[in-house]
Amino acid sequence: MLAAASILFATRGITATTMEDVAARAPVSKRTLYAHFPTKEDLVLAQLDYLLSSGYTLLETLTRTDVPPRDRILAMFDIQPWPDGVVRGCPFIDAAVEHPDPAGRVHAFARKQKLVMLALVTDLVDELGIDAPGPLAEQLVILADGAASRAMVLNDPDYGRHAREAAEILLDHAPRRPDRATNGHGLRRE
Amino acid sequence: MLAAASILFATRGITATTMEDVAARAPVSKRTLYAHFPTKEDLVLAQLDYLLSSGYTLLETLTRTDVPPRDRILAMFDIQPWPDGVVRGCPFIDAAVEHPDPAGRVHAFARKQKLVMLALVTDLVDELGIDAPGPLAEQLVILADGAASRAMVLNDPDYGRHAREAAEILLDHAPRRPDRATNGHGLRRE
DNA sequence: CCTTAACTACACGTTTGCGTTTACTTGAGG
DNA sequence: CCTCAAGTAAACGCAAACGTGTAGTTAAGG
Repeated sequence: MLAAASILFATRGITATTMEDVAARAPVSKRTLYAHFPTKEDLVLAQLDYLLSSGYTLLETLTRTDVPPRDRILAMFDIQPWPDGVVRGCPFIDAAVEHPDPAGRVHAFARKQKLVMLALVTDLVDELGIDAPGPLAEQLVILADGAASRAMVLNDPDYGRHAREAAEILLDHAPRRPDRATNGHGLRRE
Repeated sequence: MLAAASILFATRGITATTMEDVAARAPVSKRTLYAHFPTKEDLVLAQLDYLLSSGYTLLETLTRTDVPPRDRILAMFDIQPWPDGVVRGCPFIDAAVEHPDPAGRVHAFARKQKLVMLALVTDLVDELGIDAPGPLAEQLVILADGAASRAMVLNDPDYGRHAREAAEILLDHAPRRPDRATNGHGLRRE
């Protein structure tokens, strides 16, 4: 059900997708759908939560410990089109666009997620021994979100490349603190 | 009418705004509204076009000739909240999110506008004497769109600052061609 | 076999929103 | 004064979409 909702929300937009659509795609009866999710808003929230635990988002990319921090950061810029070939932007930004009220539950969820991601990137940047991790992390997530948005509008999955190059420049030019405890991970390029 | 539509689309979202809402806000009778815009999609398109000629978008910022190119580029990162204090993202990206079909008129309009902006920025970057203006221009517009998106989600009008600083770093570190014809404008920082 | 939980199919009530119809009003200009 | 263009107001048709009600079906487990 959540998988079906994800696909439909991503390809048609949230508002343009009806509960009947989701039920038909699940496939499941409408009654069952409503048994699990009392309102559409509940479904939207559950689906966003589901995305986080399904490997489709950057959350997994950023937290896997078998990859050096720098590579995890740069992995944010690998934009993948959906199986049908259409490129969609960040689902949280999209959800926020379709639920513009900052006080609404959906927008609040998206906001929270953006802050979580920022915190993760900040930690990674810090691990790289960069002096002021906060501002650089902000710049990196701005690049990631911008690349996702533009890739969606222009329908060009290859769009992350420029953003990735910008990220590398920013990483390379950020002042580092005198290299105490940089624990050998991902400090130098290539 | 278009001004009313702009405000409503921006604050409530396009799909969530009804034709009745627009008519009431204009204020104008619903019949008159439909006399000017046969369908809602026509209104959306006309409104996007209206935004371009009303100083609310970056188009004007990028094309004014009384400001040096570098400052025009950096002016992209001055994100302004709407009069009601709510920060909305780029209206073209928002429209594309709410009309995800890449073949649809609205999405196509947004895409075209993004390409126009990119071309403008490319010209400006070129004027600065930068060697490969294309990639840098892409990076700059990615930063601008990312900043707008995040400012919207986080409802923080001050969000352009980090993006602007990143843009300055990228501009300063871009290789320049041996300075033929740099016509004295905005080449050095500050 | 019986109970129980979950699901299905399908019809329904209600609201909403697009776009139209109809009848009426206003105002500019010869 | 008459015409004509444009707007107003309010009701309407119609389809879609949210969410519910009802009755029947499956399947697990003792």
